[in-house]
Formats: sequence, structure tokens, C-alpha cells
Amino acid sequence: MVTIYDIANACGCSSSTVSKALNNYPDVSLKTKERILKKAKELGFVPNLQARALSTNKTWNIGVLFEDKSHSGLTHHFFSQVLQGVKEQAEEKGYDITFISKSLGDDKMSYLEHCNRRKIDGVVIACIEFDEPQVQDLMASDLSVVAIDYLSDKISSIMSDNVKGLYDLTKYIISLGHKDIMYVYGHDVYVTAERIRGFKKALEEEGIPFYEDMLVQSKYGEKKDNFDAVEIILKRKSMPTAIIFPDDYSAIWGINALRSHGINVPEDVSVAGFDGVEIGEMVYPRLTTIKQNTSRMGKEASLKCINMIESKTNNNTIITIGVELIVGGTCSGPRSLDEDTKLIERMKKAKANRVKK
Amino acid sequence: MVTIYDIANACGCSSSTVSKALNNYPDVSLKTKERILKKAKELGFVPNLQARALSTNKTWNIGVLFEDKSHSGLTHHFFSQVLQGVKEQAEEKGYDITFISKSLGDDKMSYLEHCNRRKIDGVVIACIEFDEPQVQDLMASDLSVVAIDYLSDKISSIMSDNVKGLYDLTKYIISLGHKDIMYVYGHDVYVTAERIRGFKKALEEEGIPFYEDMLVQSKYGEKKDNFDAVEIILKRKSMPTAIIFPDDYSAIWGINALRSHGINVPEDVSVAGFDGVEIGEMVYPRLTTIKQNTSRMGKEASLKCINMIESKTNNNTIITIGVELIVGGTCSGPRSLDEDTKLIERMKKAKANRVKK
DNA sequence: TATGTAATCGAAAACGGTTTCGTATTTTTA
DNA sequence: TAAAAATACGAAACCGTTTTCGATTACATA
Repeated sequence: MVTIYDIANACGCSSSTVSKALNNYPDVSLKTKERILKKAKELGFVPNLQARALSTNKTWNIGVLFEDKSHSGLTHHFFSQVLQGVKEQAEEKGYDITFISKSLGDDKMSYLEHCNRRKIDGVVIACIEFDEPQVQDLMASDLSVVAIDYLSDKISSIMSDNVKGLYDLTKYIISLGHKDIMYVYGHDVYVTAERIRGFKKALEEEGIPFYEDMLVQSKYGEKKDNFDAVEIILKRKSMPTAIIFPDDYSAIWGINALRSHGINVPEDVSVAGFDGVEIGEMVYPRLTTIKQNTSRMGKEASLKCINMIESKTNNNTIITIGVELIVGGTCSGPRSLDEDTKLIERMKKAKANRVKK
Repeated sequence: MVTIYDIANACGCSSSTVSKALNNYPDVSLKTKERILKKAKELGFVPNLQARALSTNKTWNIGVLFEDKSHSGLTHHFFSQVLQGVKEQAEEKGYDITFISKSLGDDKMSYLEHCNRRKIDGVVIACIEFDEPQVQDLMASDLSVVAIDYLSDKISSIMSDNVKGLYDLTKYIISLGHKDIMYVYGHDVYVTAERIRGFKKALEEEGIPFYEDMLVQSKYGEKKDNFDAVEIILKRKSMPTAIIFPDDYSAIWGINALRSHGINVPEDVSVAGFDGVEIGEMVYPRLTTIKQNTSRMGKEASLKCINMIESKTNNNTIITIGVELIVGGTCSGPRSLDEDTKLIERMKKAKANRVKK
């Protein structure tokens, strides 16, 4: 490996001068600078980032904490898009992305220690159990930390406008004539509360009374939990005319569950999702949903993290990203009384069928 | 930041001894070793990986080259799963994953130089244009390189058994009674050729003559290209009774395209995909497909890369991962003559409808 | 008791850069 | 023309660790 000393020897100058020439210091003459740069290229010099980091204390590395327990991490349909945004923006700014784990070499350690060993410049956290003590420690550290979909006064946050998302969606569904709307909400995280707020706000504004049984808890993206949610809905006194699921995948599992009970979407029940991922476009009819600007979320996260790194000030802020209503074909007007009786009959038949099996 | 010198001072010994104690060298007495370890913990010592890397020349870092032009990188439904496998296995072995890009700090550079600057220990390449000169340079370097879905004598490769995949799938479709089968194949990469081989092999074995017009070129995962492929198929003299698409997403786009022509799956035409990703399970009826063991592929890639790093021998090998036939509901027996005439009428009607619009 | 051997430890060089500060030379200014 | 200022460069310390090799001490052996 060729070092700055090799260049210095070849040029008949000192390593200090070479270093300065390579880093555009003002106190090296144009003539020697050109000589050095030429020689460096000639010898195929590649600066050693470890050595540089050792003296500058900057690694051009931003760590990404991205661990989904229930799903399989990077395959997460929503967060993988966000991560792609993080990656693109980081690369544009010259930073590399390294995943933070709980081990390094032969040792096990905390996330924070991992960052410290690697001397990571900043961290982006997404798609993780934020309550975990190790994650809290990381956020409490003096690293530049940006989280996606999580709020804390210790760090910066990037979030979609979740209140508006569910507000817009509910308003739209109401505009189609629905009054008996249910919201199957995701597991207990910050954004869930926000969305419920948006749901209630829309109802209130339209003068539709809110009852607790308009809400059913489920989990984001889980097949089983959303199938279960449908079962719970079926046990209600009346079948709602519209159901909003926690996300697009859940909505599609939900549609499948409904179908298995002889309930058609949107003829019998209107259905909507949340996220706006590709799958919503692939099912027939196209899923009505709220599209989150995932790429933008990721990019803003990177940008914010890098800004904090380079300004050396952890000025924690909340950045909200706008959302967009996607009108698909899974929401139509509510079924008529006539259709309602037919539906009830069909459901009975489906039930009988299942029992027979 | 506390260093080994701080520990040395606190213990009244030299930094050498501290280093040795921390690294389990044999020439330090148990007593002093314990004293040092205790003090290290007490002071909250965190070893500096850059400094260590500078002298050991090992960074515990494996680079990942993962750039999809047509799609959006990490959101790739197939490769993101593979990458998750890479990540999990790497972490288990104590290695971190860093994405390789064409820039670092303020400079632009080649992939190879990026690796050299960071002193990456090894590289896993996936989901990229392998013909790119920069990628070829990287593979020709003396780094430990493992590629996924690409073959070269300069590197190690991980691949599904693509021949068997398409062979099994075609055999299965034939077993349902089909003879007029088409294969919409993906763009021109190694695995595509393998799959075509498998397709032909199955036909040959079953005594079904192969004609060139049983093949249509498309692209993996692209909506437009697979819609176009369906258009081409519609222009054939006869409508095939079964169509295999390049992958699951393509298959579902294809089903949508067929539906827009009044063609139902599987009643009129049987359809199959390839990959076995989650979406195949979400559509109704469930997609018949070949499941690739993505997680295993990723893990094997990591493992192979790490083995090459640690053994310091680039013993390039090809690792083939088995595949599995998933029988869904999108393939049934071929339509009867009677159904065929009905289909033709329906297609005409659909066409007239479209023209009217 | 003298000697060979094993066990412990530390000095110092090395890894590859950055950065401060002093100095010599040149240029500008009065 | 002398003094002041600007320019160009290098010596050396430093970043935090590893690792070689020599020195010292303790112990076993003859």
C-alpha cells in the first residue's frame, strides 16, 4: 500500500507537505502541490480512512439501527423504502451507512458501545422497539440521533403527518356516504395514537358520534392479527359499511379474510389501507389508501443527521412529511338495506359451508 | 475517551501489558490480567476500532454492493430478503455491513477504491449490473468477493437451482394436462438462461416439442414490460393454456393484464411465477410459484465471504441452493374446447369495450 | 550453588495519517 | 535599504492500538 511517505520520498518533500497538498491547505505552493498530486495519482495512492479517522475523529459513517422482530428487517415493505431514502441521501453527502448490531468481532456489546467502537458520526433509528433500554441509552447519548416514527425530546424525529392521513382518509370515506366506519388500528406506538386522533377528528367534524367499538386493535402487517380483527368485527351487532386497516398489507389480509366469509369488497364493505406501498396497486380492485412519502422521509432523516453532525449541534427538531390520499377501487358507497339482507344471507351460507368442511 | 494508557496509569503497568491483557495474550499473569480487566470496566474503556484496524489491518467490515437501477434498491422484494440473510449471518460472526458507493467524504471514486479506503475485509455483491466495468474491477481485485446470482471464475457465487426450479414448475404444469405453455422470461442475465434451460428440459422430457414462440422476453418485476408481454401473447395465433412469468410480481401484473382482456386465471389460462415472495400468498387465488430460499442464500453468501476472509484464501466456489414448488390456485387443468370458444367471445367483447372507451 | 528455563513485563517501533508551530526565504512596505 | 509581512515548508507530536524483542525475575534442575 502506498502511503503519503512514499509520495514524500518520490517528491523530495516531507509527509506534512504531502498531507497538506492532498487536503488543500493554503500553505503549499501551486507548483509543489501539482507535483505531489501528479505523483500521488501516478503511484495509485489511496488514503487510509482509519488512519485519517484516528487523527480527525471523523469516520464519514452513519449508523443505522434497523431491527424488526416480528417481520424480517430489511424486507419490511414500508421501512425498506425509507431506508433506501436514507441510503441515497447519505451517499450523496459522502457518508457510508453501517448497520448497528449488538456484536463486533468476538465481543457482544450494546448498540451504543458498538457506535463508540466504530466512532460512528451519527445514527438513524427506524423500525425498532424504541422502548428497549439499549435504544433509550443510544438516544440519550451525545451522538446525533434521528428517529423515524418516534417522538422524544432527546433526538430529532421524522414522521408522516399521521393525523392528517387518517383524517383525510376518514373524511373521504364519509364523503362516499358511510357512517358506520371501523378503524382497525396497529399496535401501540406513537403513530397509532396520532392516527386514532385523525380518525376521531374527522368523525367529530362530520357530526358522527364516536363509540369505542368503532376501534379494534390489531398489529401492523400481520396476517393473523388482521384475520382475528375481522373475526371480532363479525361478532359485532351490525357489520360496518367501511373498514380502515392499519396498513396496506393488513388491508389485503383483511380483504382475504372478509372474502372467506362471503363478504365482497367494495360491494358489501369498503376497505382502505395506509402506507401506499406497491402491493396496493397490484390487487384488484386497486386499494384505496394514504400514501406516505417514504423516500422523502428517509432523505430528510439522513439530511437532518448529517446537518447535526456537521454543525456539531444536536438541535433536536420534528420534521413532518405530507401524505397523499390514493383513491382506489376498494371504497364505494355504503350498501343499501336490500343489499344488506342479501349480505346477511350470504354470510350465513358461507358459515354453513365452513362448518360442513 | 479512556484509552489503554489511562488503564495502564491506573494499574501501574505499561500499555503493552494492558493490550495483552485485553487480548488474552499468554504472557501476562492471571493476577495482573484480572486487575487490568477490572480497571478497564471500571473506567468504561471502549477500544477504538480505527486504531486497532490501523495496526491489525482488519476492520470487521464487509461491504455490500447493492444498487438496483430500475427498481429502488433496498425495496427490491427478492434481494431485500437475501440482504437480510447476509446481514443476520454477518452480525452473528461479528462483522458489520457497510454499503459500498461511489463517493466517500468529498471525493468521488470507484467501488474498488471505496473498499480500499475503508479497508473493507470482503464484499458481497447482489442486485447490480454486473457488466459495469467498475464491478468487474472489483471482482478482479484480490478482495474476497461473493456474488449472488452471477457466475465468474474470479469470485464465489451463490445461486438458486434455477434449472431445477423451472424444470419442476414446468413439469408440474404439464402434469395438469397443459401442452401449450409459454415462458415469459426476464432480462438477459445468467439466471435467465438457466431457467430457460430448465423449461426446455422439462418439455423435452415430456415429449412436447419446443418452438421459439413459446418464449417472450420481458423484464423482472416490471409492470410495463409484463403488460407488453401479454399484448404480444394475445397477438399469437392461439392463446396458450398456461403462462410462466419471470417472477411473482411480474405474474401478478400479468394476471392483471390478462384480466383487463377478459381472461380469467386459472379458468382460462393458468399462470405461475417465480421467487415465492409474500405477495404471492396475498392475491386470490394464491399464486403458484417456485420459492427461492432467500434467507439461506444471503446467509451462505456471508458465510462464504467470511470464510474466505478468515482463511485468507480466495477459493472460489459455486454454492447452489435448493428451491421449492409452491402449489397455489393459479394453475388448473387446461380449458376445454368449449371453454375456448367462450373465451374467444369474451375477449372480443372486452376488446370492443376497450375500443368504445 | 551455579545454571538453564519459564514466566512476566515494558520499551519502542509501527500502522498512516493530521496539525501545530517554528523557521527560512521571499516579497512588500516605509 | 532596512524592517515588516507574507509565503512555503518541515520537524515533531499526536491519534490509539498491536506486536516484537529484550530484560528481569522466579523457579526448577543438576
